[in-house]
Amino acid sequence: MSNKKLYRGSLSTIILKLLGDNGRMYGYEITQRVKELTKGELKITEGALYPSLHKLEAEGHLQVEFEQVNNRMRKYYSLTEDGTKEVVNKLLEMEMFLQTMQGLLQPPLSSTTEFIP
Amino acid sequence: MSNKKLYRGSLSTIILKLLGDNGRMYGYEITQRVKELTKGELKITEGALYPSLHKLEAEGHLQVEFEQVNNRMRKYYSLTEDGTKEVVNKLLEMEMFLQTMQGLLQPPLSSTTEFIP
DNA sequence: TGCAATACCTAAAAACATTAGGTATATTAC
DNA sequence: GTAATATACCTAATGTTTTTAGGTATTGCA
Repeated sequence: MSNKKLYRGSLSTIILKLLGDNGRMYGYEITQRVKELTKGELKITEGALYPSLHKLEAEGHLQVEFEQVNNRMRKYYSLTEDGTKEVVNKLLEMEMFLQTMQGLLQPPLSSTTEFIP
Repeated sequence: MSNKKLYRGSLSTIILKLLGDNGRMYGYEITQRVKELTKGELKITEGALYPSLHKLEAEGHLQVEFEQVNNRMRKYYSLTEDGTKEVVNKLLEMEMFLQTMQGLLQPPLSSTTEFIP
């Protein structure tokens, strides 16, 4: 990911979610889709993406199909049965995290209870 | 942090925000406060906290005061002028991140536009 | 013809957290 | 009274994930 370092740890969740939504995707496609969806906010670097895909595959969450398109090879990834369960876990985990974070970082009471007539 | 690995990268933001809200805190206090505020969801480990505090201090965001309480030393941290600016940046960055993440991971259109009569 | 885009990949380094220790005092429980 | 828990600081080795910085090769556009 090129942007800030906050995205650390969330890459596999993003990959799994996208594959859950789209059925199957190839690596390069994932980088482009994320750029689109986040309006350029988040740019996944290939140095992070490919190792992450390989790890998810090794863990049994993803399966691979090769396809030749325009004389260029594409490696399509899709969720395994196990991967489908993993998406649910990861998304719940992420929701929990986002909530916890919002709770922690929202303005303190002293400033939210101010009365401005 | 004990929980999952999602918190990676957000520790310094949490520290700065807490110090912004509370004026000054010592390390151990920070771990306890975070545990309270997140109802046990997030447990900052000391192995993560202390190096992070030292780094923020080295970067000029925090300043230190020692105090002896009950025969035990406390190292109180507070924001420097520079640190006060940094809190704002970090919080904006984090808000951006949370929004981006929510946008990315919310249910896809195909499932939200379903019509159930 | 040369550069950007598409498409895959890896290895070294950096960043950050976990794990697992260490020191020391105070308080609570048995 | 003594052992465990809480308070309070710290570090070093390890592990995970990301960045940085390359590499290969084809296609399409200027």
